[in-house]
Amino acid sequence: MISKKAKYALKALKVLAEKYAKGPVLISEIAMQERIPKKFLEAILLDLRNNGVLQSQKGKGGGYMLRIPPEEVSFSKVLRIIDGPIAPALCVSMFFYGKCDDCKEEETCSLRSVLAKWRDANLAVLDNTTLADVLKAESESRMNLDSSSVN
Amino acid sequence: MISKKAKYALKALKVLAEKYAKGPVLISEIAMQERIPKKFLEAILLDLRNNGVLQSQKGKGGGYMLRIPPEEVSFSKVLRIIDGPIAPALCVSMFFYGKCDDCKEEETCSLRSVLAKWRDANLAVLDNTTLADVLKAESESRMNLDSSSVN
DNA sequence: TAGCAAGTCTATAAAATTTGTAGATTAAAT
DNA sequence: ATTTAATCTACAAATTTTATAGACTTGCTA
Repeated sequence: MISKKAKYALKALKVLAEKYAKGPVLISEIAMQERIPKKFLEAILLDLRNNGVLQSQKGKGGGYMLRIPPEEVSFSKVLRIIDGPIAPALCVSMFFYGKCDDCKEEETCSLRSVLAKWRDANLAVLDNTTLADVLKAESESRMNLDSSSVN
Repeated sequence: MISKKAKYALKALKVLAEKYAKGPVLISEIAMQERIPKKFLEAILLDLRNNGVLQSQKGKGGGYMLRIPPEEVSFSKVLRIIDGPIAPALCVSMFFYGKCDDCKEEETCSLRSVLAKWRDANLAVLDNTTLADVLKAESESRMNLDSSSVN
């Protein structure tokens, strides 16, 4: 399970992806539209900005916008920023590696090699899922709505 | 990331898988061997027992043992018992389904369909990874040790 | 049947993490 | 100058995770 924070982040990013290259969007606007506590969202967006995903502009006419195109914002990138490690355990994490305090010898840990396989499978999905996929799903679900309203 | 509890559970199950059909193993023995707080482990094993994975025997000569063969104890089964939902969000969980309180219409949630794909990929791995795979990894790592000690 | 061995149950609590709030501050635009 | 909107600091409530203590039950064996 991802955290609420991560879910909020992905939803906010979806909104910003829809408006990519169309000027800044207000925090309050995103908060309202996606039912996210505004102050909480502030911290999330700031975090994404400090990690190169978003760009911000203060003052009137300001707001937040994507710094990179939607197809380059992978779920793995977002989740690492918001939730930390993606791997099932620190001992098999690529970005947040750390020793498990309960393990003796890491090299021969049979659990570890299985966890590593799991991590790889997971990463294959998350590296290749981006905001562009969310937008595509969005437009597809709208198409379904349209056609069903015709029948 | 899985919880420590889940990691403890998997490690304990590995020990029990090694002794499958060879009589009961003491909680204290597993706790010592895997460096798991004994009282904590007790609760974990009890949980696994109450969910049909383990079998227990009280009194002298007692202990815990697998109720089903290692190749039938999938990671998905264990993780559901110990950590709950495997899906990235409740709204796409198969065993723990629940509505996301922050979502409006679930049917057209573009995030949801992407999360569902993620869940499927994840489940494909976890359903097909069992204690037997851990045992196999164990014996393979021992083989590597043997051959390296020859050189 | 006494006594020991081992799992079971209930209650609690410390620690860590997650989620959320409040208010002052800084930067940009007009 | 004033207004707008993001930024920073601090805190706090709520929840989850991790762990401990001790009494209780069951089964074995002498």
